[in-house]
Amino acid sequence: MNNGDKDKLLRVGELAKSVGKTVRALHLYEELGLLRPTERSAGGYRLYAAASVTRVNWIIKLQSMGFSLPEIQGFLRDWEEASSGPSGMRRVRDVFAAKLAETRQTIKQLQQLEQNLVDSVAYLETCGTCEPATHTQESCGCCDADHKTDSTPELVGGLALAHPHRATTIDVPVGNLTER
Amino acid sequence: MNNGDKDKLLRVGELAKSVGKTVRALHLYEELGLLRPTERSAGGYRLYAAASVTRVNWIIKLQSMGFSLPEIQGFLRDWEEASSGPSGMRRVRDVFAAKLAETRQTIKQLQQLEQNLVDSVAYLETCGTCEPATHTQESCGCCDADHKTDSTPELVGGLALAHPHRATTIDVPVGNLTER
DNA sequence: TTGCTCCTCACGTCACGTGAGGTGGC
DNA sequence: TTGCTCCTCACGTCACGTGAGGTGGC
Repeated sequence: MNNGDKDKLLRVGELAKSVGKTVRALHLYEELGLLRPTERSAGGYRLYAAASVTRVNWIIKLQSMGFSLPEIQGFLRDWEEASSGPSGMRRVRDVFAAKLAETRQTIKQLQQLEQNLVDSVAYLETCGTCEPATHTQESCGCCDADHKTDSTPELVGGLALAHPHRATTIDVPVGNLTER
Repeated sequence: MNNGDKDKLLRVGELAKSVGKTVRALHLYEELGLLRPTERSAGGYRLYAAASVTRVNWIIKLQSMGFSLPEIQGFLRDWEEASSGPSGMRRVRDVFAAKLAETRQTIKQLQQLEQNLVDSVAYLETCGTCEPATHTQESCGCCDADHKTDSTPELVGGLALAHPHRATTIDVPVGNLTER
């Protein structure tokens, strides 16, 4: 059962390379109880079976779904503590269903952002041909060039406000300002 | 110019409430040079003009686009250092165009994930009616129930691997393992 | 012995959260 | 004086990154 083919065990660096994570990340997963080497060599080297690759990829998948590592911990705990297979599966299903709704929300938000960016880029394209090409940024906020659109996109409009918040040149030491 | 209507200035808590950020966050933006109160009261209270609301909302917008606060710093620097309005606009456009491509990538990934979740949830639905309802989780990985699909979804398959990595019960002190 | 990989601390980063202990302002 | 808001440290969180100083293994 636990004899033979030890030559197939991976060292942490090899495991890291094959899943695209750093050694540090794998150490972290171990600290959190998410991953565990099958064995340690005489010198203390971590040695992993091939299944660990699948395991880490599964962790990565959950992370990409927006689960934090502590959440993944709880997820495993839930699963292991479930009284039976079907009841465990129900809990897992609920978590996934919730994440599905969340994901759809996120997609919608990103699509809004996408449109926002498209508009902003289109608006900024028209600045490229602006004459006189040497006019200052301050005048950009309120230019009267034809930008082929009615309203300034929010993302561009914010830039005009950049200045009121800056220091004049260098912070002037307090006092001596009202030199009468 | 800078007289009158002081009663319109906001305290930091009011500003925070109106943009949906915490006071701590606004302090941080100030530390990073992204925000600055118009004035301080005699007692040291930060006082903001109404434009700060627009300003913070703009920061939030950039954050939601995936810019980090240090990136937003650089963004402002770029803009302010640009030799002219049109050249500044060109730089901004390039950054936005890059972010647009990134956003589209992200959307695609999330849509893949969405499909993944839909499949997994559908698969798990079929577990609800599984009989015998008391069988253990270990047998879930390799059950022969009809899940109406050929392959086990990756998100579900990973669960079966949960166990090989767990401690047996309590960590056994080293040695004494090979009791011959 | 050299070179590569590994080991365990332990501090740094990012965008805040969360008190601690003290004070302004009505 | 009470209550609310504010102030400045300063440490905690999350998922690692990045050395420091030391050792295994071929």
